[in-house]
Amino acid sequence: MIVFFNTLSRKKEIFKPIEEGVVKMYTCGPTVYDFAHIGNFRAYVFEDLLHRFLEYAGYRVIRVMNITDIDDKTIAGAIKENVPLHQYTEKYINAFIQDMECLRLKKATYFPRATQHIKEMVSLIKTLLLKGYAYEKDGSIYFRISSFPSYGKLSHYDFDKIVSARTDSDEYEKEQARDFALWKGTKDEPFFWNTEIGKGRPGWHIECSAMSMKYLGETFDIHTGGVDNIFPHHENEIAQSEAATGKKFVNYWLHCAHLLVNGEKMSKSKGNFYTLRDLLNKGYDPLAIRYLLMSAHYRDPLNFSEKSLKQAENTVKHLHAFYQRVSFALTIKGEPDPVIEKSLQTSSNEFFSALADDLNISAAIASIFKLMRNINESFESGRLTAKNAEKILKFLNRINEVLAIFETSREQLSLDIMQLIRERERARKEKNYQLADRLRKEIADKGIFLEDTPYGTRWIRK
RNA sequence: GGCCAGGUAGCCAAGUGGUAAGGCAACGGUCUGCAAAACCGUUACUCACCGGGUCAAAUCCGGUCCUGGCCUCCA
Repeated sequence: MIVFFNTLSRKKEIFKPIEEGVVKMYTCGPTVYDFAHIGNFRAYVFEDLLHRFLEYAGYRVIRVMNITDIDDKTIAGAIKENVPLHQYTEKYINAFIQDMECLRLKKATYFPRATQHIKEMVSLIKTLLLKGYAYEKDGSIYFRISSFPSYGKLSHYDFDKIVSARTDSDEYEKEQARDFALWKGTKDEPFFWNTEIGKGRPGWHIECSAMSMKYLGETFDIHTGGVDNIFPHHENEIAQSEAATGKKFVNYWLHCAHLLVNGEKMSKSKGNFYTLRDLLNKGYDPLAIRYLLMSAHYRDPLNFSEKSLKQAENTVKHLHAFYQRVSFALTIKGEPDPVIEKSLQTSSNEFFSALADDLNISAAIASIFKLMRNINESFESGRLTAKNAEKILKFLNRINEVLAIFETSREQLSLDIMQLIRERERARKEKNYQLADRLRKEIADKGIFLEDTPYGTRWIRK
């Protein structure tokens, strides 16, 4: 049984997809006007964990991640650089894909771009106009919130009580201040589409409704994003989608908390952000970044610091060394240690049930560390054999499908390094430690660290 | 003003009625030619604060304080 905390009900609910064995999921993606910062990536890592866990649980996941390539900021950027919009956004789309790979974020099934779905948006807006949920004013089209009584059900805002903290200084004409733009009529802006509903460009929210419905249907299982998307973005999506179809839009809404830096939200507007590239340039391990972003529960705020990133680096290093140590045990003959068999089973159960409880990653990871301890003990006391190691590796590979923090590729060393290791082995046997240490240093300079164990010398990259 | 999170060891972080998981760091020990890793041991009589109730609370109830977020740019 899997439970998720649903923003809609503010409760943990048992997860049951519409179609058995299949999960249809929409994950809010980037607006490609700049490099994504690691605050953004916290959300993407959370979505990745969700995606991977659902597959681990046996579901086929059909996932959409939208690319917002038309909005005020992308337009401003393109104008500033005096290039076509698509040329401006292409750079950041490519960077985003690269960053995703770097953090081992699984690809969505579809990455639809807003600019390539104008037709679908126009059609949706036409439906809303036809049904009386939208109105046109001065070439722009707005959603009439007063026509949708359940507006506010996601954010749980009571609009009668809310005194807006901001004064409205909107350049567009609206019946009511809270009505939002479906279509922004264009007067002399450079980027626009000529459509049946006029000359202009889409509002921000409509793309997600149009594209999710196109790829996932009018009602689908999961929709995710950061908490700052709850209002207005997701609230508006619900309004326009449900108004248009008359059906429930999404069954489970999952939102992740913000990444903080020095106790404050990390955001572009505050300037207190790190991009992934910033951190990589400082020499940090991308897997440590992934681990750090993933290691706190998604609904809790996570305070980012380079200190915690260094801690994460050490943790990841240990995990990595552990994985290699187990690989090394594949050569040890003998009967399997029954303690390990049992420990694997326990760990496997704990891992799954932890994640099944609204992605309790801390408990899931703790179960892995407990297993590690047992295995190390077994290895230390000489009870661990290849028969255990095979099963352990199989298990680690399996959970790595969810966590993606182990480096599982069996790297082959180059022949010259192998040769150096052999030479050092010979020197050690001859008790020529000076030469042995010099060779170890030489090998270390090539990025390979050597460990001497009772079973022989083994190596670890880095 | 309305709404939502959170406050657990030096740091990160689980646990939401049965007597404080896990990680990082630190210190002591074992092993080792050295190194590293690993292993063993130590590190919260206590969970922001106050009060209540319970055989029993970090966990429930009432109140207070602090931090962050949302209230039409935002993951």
